[in-house]
Amino acid sequence: MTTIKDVAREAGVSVATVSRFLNGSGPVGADTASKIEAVILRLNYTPNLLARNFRRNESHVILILCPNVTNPYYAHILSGIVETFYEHGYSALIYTTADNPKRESEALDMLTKRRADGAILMAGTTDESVLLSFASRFPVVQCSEYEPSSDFPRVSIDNYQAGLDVMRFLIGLGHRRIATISSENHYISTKLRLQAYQDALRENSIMLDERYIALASKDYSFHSGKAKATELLGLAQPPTAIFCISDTLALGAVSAADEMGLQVPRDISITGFDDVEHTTMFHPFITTIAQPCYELGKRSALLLMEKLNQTTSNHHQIFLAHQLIVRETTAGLGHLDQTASTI
Amino acid sequence: MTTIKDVAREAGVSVATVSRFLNGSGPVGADTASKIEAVILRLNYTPNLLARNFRRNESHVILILCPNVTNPYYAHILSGIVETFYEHGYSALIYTTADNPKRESEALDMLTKRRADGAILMAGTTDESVLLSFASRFPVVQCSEYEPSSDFPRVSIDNYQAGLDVMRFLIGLGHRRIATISSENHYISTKLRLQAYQDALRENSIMLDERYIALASKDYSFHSGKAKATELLGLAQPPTAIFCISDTLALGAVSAADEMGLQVPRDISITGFDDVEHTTMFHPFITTIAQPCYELGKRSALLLMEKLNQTTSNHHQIFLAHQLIVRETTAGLGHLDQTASTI
DNA sequence: CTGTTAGCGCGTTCAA
DNA sequence: TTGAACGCGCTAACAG
Repeated sequence: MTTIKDVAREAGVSVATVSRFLNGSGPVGADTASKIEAVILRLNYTPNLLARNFRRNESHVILILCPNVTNPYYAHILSGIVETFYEHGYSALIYTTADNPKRESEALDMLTKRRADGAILMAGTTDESVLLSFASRFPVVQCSEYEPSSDFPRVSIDNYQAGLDVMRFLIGLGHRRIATISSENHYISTKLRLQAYQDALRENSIMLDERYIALASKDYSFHSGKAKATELLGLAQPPTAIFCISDTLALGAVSAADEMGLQVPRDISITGFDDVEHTTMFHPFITTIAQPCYELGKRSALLLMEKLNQTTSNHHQIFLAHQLIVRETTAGLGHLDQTASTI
Repeated sequence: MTTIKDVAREAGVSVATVSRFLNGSGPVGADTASKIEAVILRLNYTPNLLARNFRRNESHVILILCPNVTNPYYAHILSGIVETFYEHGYSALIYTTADNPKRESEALDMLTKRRADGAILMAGTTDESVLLSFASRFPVVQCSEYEPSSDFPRVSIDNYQAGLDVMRFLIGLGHRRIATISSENHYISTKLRLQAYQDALRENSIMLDERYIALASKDYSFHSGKAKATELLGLAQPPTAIFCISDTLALGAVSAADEMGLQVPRDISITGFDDVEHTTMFHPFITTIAQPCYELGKRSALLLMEKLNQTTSNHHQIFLAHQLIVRETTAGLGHLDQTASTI
């Protein structure tokens, strides 16, 4: 391996001068510079990052904690994070945690061990205290999900408002018997969307029916969505609309309706969330809330680098805009009746 | 930051002893050991990996090059890689290359710079010479795609055989006018599947019709699959079966058939590839080749670690088993005619 | 503008 | 079984 010492010797200068040349950290004479440059090219020298990082006590690596890479929602965020870091010369170390607190803290230990300079958390550490212990010592930003009681930097959409948007849209369509397929997980997004569901009902004086609240699996699986929708639709007084908190769940619900001989949206309106799943591959296209996933990742990365470079402790909490996209799985009750009567 | 020196001082021993204790690299007295252990716990000491890696000239980090994290096929492989490395104490550095040679070599430079000890390549570096230059100096394994002219370690399925399996199945069903939706990319998997398509035709004395070979976008997009299928199905003499080299493409083809008023599989048989996309969400469920994605990633990681630990240069080339899964998008020609006549 | 010197935290001689 | 001393490759003081 060629080292800075080899370069210095060959160029007839000191290692300090080569170092200055490499980093632009001090003045270097024009001809000295070109001499060094020539030697570097000839020797094909590359600085040893292991040594440099050690010396500078920084790794230029950031940690990404993600429950699950195969979930397209996370994959898209991840994409935004990774690309942004790449553009800025950072490397991304990825850990999949499967929502396992032990794995989460083991991954976060990479901060303590100095293998990474900062971290982006893409889902909730169940234990708030461990988050706190790391976030107080290292730059950490929470992406998409976050610990509501903390005021650490975070980037997400306004899940409560998005939930309200969906519900008000459904109610505006004339629906009164509205169910929701939420999830067993304890993510803040899940809580806020459920809260919005309840509040929207209340603000419209619609009585909350506990049987209309179904909890699908933690990872929003298609099959659990389908199963829950089947239950909901089998109720003595079934809902006329179902607010699903993910697209996969909505896809499952559409499938359930289909198998029960129900037509969407004529017999049942269904909404999704995220708009990263295959919402527009087959009819009926899913009405959903679009999240700016790539941007969510990008902004998180940008925010983290900001924290990395300046030690100001102004804690940003960024909300990115979501958008209700009305497609083919929702219809007004009035219109529905009309449609039904024409058959 | 507490260092090994602090621990040594507090425990009243030398740093060498602490180091030996930490690494089990030499004898340490029983009571000395317990004394050190106590201090480590009390001081909450963690070895600085920056220093350790520098000293050992290894990073315990491996590089993963992936064209695109949002493609579920890659995401599943990635999952297998990351989890396996995690279990073995390695960290995974991820680079998305977007099939851009410049980005690929920039990522691979992390090897030269010593930020990573080895690499897993998940898609083809267009330039073979750069692959060669890295693979000859560092442990590198190719996963899923590979450079056929090289004999470096790699893990994949037997794409040629898989293609043959699909084609023989289709031909066995009575199909003669079989089209393929391949891709514009230059991946080895694409080449081999196309080769299998042609060879299967030849071995059954079916004339190859160039108009039956369609090239979809590099990334197997749903829309390009749909567009190509629309063209194919609009031919004067349309195919009775379409062999798509990815599930997304097959989904697109099904959608195209649907919009043209054709019924799958009554009017047209369609096959996919990979079985990671949404092949079983909506009817008709896709007949496809299942790839063991997670296992592909896992085996690649295992193989790489093997190279990392022993410097034997036996180059493994591993083929993992694939499986033809017959579902609802394929039917025999005879059966089809029968079905058709009953309408 | 340039060189000398010191040291980051750790692992590894080698001598005791 | 233990400790003193050295150095990995690089950067940052400081002196010239």
